[in-house]
Amino acid sequence: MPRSAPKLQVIRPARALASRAADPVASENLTQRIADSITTAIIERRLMPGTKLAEQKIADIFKVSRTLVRQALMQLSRDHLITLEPARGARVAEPSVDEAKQVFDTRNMLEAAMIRRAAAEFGTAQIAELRAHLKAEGAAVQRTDVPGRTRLLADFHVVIARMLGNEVLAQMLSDLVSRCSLIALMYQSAHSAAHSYEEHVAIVDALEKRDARAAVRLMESHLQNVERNLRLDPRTPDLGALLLPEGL
Amino acid sequence: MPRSAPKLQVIRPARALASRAADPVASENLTQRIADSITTAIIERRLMPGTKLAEQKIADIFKVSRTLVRQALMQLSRDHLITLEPARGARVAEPSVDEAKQVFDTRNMLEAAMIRRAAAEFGTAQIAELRAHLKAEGAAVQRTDVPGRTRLLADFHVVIARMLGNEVLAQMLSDLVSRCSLIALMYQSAHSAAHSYEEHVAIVDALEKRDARAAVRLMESHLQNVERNLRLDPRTPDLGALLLPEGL
DNA sequence: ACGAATAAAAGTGTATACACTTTGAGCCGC
DNA sequence: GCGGCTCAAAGTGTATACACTTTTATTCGT
Repeated sequence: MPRSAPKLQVIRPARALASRAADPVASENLTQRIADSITTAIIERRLMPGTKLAEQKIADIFKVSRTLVRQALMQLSRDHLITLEPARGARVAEPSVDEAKQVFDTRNMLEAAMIRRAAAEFGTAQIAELRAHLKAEGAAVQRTDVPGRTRLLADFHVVIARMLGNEVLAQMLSDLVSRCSLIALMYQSAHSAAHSYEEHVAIVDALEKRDARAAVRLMESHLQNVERNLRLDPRTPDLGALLLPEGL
Repeated sequence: MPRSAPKLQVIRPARALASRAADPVASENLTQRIADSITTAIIERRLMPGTKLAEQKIADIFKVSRTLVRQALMQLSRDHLITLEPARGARVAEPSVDEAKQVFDTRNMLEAAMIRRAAAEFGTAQIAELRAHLKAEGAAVQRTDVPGRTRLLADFHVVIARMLGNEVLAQMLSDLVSRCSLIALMYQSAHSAAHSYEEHVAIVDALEKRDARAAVRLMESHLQNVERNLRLDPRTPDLGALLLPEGL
């Protein structure tokens, strides 16, 4: 690129903040925008695990210098969505079975405690908010809006954390949930979105009845179901079947 | 700085990895080394909350370009040890009371679940390892090695996570524990290190007896004690006492 | 002498330059 | 032909340049 025209930094046009995080192009921060774009591309399966992410190519796409792309990539690497190897660059992460189990395990610990507290603390206002979220989930499932429902189903968990007023917890959970999405997509889940939706409804029902015990039980079995429906079995992979699919 | 001599990148001298994370100068990665140095400086109270961290000054100190310093600062900001304000630079974080409570709350959720699992899973080997850690803690407390004991007391919690074989959990906990150190140092804890040590011993005793119930109870009260000994009371600060200390 | 206006200094944000590393394609000896 | 060598192309790592912003110091009017 030839010397760019004098900088003329954009004055923030004071527009309304667009729908939080759903639209990657809405951010006013360039680095963040790049990171968000890549994140959603990964979550929505447009970038498959293992894909090389070359800095210059991304920079060209976004029409920025490598500097900003590097920043974005380092952020993503800390989110475990990509891996950075020194001098070898970035690739979309390929979480191992072991890592997957740890992520699910940790989620379980956090979310069981969280849902117990929610059962104790949530009033009608909170329940109403959750019902609204569930409605959106149900609609997305109905019209088979895959990216939308993926996001909504994941957000359900983060929303609960945020409603507890604990932003620290919400951020941690958000990290874990993103990683789960990547894992789910690597280990091709057969788990139907409809099933998850039903389970979310059951959880909110328990919260409404302030039945902490049931809520915890339902959340734990929900997470177990999601995990069980991944192909995480430690049995040695059936190489024969892998190398000679039925077509051959 | 004038054009530096041709690069001559250092070939890694294949030395033994120095004591993990204790020595900030031990890293072979420059960015990481800078981040570690700043981290320990914060934790050991050499850099007080609110201190400005100007990129060029740090760059001069480490004899590197701002590029690397910026990378380090961005990492630290994601660890919540510093805050980055656009165009205003970096400062050592000053966690609010609210944030402090959220951090403690989240720790509680994670660590209660963790210690319950440890009680179920740990065998004699793991207990022995914990005893060894406690011994080091006790020694550091004895000889009033403040930085050492701070690190060891914090590591206790992370070590348990790591011994469960859950690196994901260990990293999350490590983040939370670092933030707690910063919080403790802002809200001047009167809590004696000796007291924490005793509580750690009691927890390991419960683990050894495989008494999950007791272990959880002890861990929860331990965390509560640490938190209670901070000055986090939401009562309006006594401005009079603050502005007119006894000396005046 | 005080506060507002202003100019200089310090600092941050982004692009670019360039050394070094990895990758990969062609080439050579066998 | 085939494995290894060589060299160019692509890519990463770090330093630096420079526009823009914030902070600080100075000057001026009252």
